[in-house]
Amino acid sequence: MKTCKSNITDSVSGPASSFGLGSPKVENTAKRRLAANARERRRMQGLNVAFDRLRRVVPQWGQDKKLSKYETLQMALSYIGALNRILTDAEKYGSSHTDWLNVHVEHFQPEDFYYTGQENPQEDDDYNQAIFSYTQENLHMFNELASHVGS
DNA sequence: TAGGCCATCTGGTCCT
DNA sequence: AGGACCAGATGGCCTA
Repeated sequence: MKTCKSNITDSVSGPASSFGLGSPKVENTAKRRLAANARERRRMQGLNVAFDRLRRVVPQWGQDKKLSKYETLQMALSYIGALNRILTDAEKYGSSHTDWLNVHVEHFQPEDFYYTGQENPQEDDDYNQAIFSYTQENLHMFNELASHVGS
């Protein structure tokens, strides 16, 4: 994607460019700015690597389009909540009993899965619906996943 | 073409 | 002092 890459090589605005180069102090300031820019790029790249890892772990619901960062976080939150619920119910039904899993597979509903973390879920309704427009039609994927967990 | 998403730059703040 | 982290601003790419 990125196109601001022309800047990478690197132009520094502010004191250095405004007042011209020459004085050691100005040069030092410019140098530190460039170093800070590079560090920030590396930091953000690290963050993006982490997001990519998370995307690979979180259900994609058959989406060919890559989840945005915000969607990835929301999905991770939902996914953790759903897995947590399965584990909780597993304890309830007893670990040697496999019916607990069937209960989930048969009665699992999108509204059980989707969790926004909002104190007031209404606030995020529009976005929830947007997300669910594809999560609902691919709900069976989660059930398949659940069946693997239980096998 | 507008809107969403993203990478990058930048200055501020906090911490070591 | 210098690094890490953060949020705002900016501008490019992509899609509906």
